[in-house]
Amino acid sequence: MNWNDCQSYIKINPPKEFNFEECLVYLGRSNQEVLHEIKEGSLYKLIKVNERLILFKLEYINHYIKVEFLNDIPNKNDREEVAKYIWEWFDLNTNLNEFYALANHENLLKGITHKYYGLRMISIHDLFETIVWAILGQQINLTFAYTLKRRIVERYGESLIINGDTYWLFPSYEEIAILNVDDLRQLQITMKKAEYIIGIAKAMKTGELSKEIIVEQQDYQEVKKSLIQFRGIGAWTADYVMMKCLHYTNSFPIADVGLHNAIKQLLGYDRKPTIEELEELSARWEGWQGYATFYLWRSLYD
DNA sequence: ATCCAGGAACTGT
DNA sequence: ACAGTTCATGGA
Repeated sequence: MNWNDCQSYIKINPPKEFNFEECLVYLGRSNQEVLHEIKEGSLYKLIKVNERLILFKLEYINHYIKVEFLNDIPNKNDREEVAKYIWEWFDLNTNLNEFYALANHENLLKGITHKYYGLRMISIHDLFETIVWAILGQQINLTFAYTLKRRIVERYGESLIINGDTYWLFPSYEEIAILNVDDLRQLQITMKKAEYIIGIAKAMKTGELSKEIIVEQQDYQEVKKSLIQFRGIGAWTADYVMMKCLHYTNSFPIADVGLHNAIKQLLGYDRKPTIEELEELSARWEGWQGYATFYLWRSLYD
């Protein structure tokens, strides 16, 4: 991690392969998003560090990310935690040169990696949030999924009001673990999904499921297998979680409808690609299937 | 109206 | 192992 602590604010020094604007396009893909806000090229987000709420504003200035604190100035230790958070949020540990080198020999990826150069995997720090978002999104349109997310956040999440603007935190698994299925049913979440979500929350509360435990196994197949053991997590969700939360650049939600639509559009098909075609197309993406998928998703927002 | 949506579990073979 | 069915509701 490369950063400077200027006490009243901090500077993050990202690698060369970083484009803040491109990341903002992805983060701004839905106007229903409640967990961050984009205004005039700046990104606002509320997080919780060591039980303290921290609201910050990100801007890209002179090749660094400036992080301004909008409520209290965190102490030295918490400022470092914020820096770590942002470093992980934009997946700044990953060296994209290898991906770009590989993409240059790929018909499907060559164009979009140049077009969206510097786009990083926008990750979700919280494992519970990632899994819930994936479950909510299963088999429904994205607009409705955002509506459900907004309802669960505004009903069960913490918030901070500054200058009349409300900033939200995703609810913790502790808060959801004590709910009944009916509580979530009231938000129009289906019974099955409500069961899945509460089950995941309970598994996290007992410590049976956590980022630490899952990642301990390291191996892609092992991690995926252990995720799938939980009800509500199938192959697609496991890959989604490994991609968006656990930073596995080789995770590949091959059945993803967004991925299919992106490929259909880029290749000018009048139908979605078959699984066989996807396997053939992705044969040379080894190690970078997650980034390939993410760049393909980005191509849907032009 | 009708189809389908960033799937997963369940059932029957 | 594999295919078909059910869940559930809104968006286009």
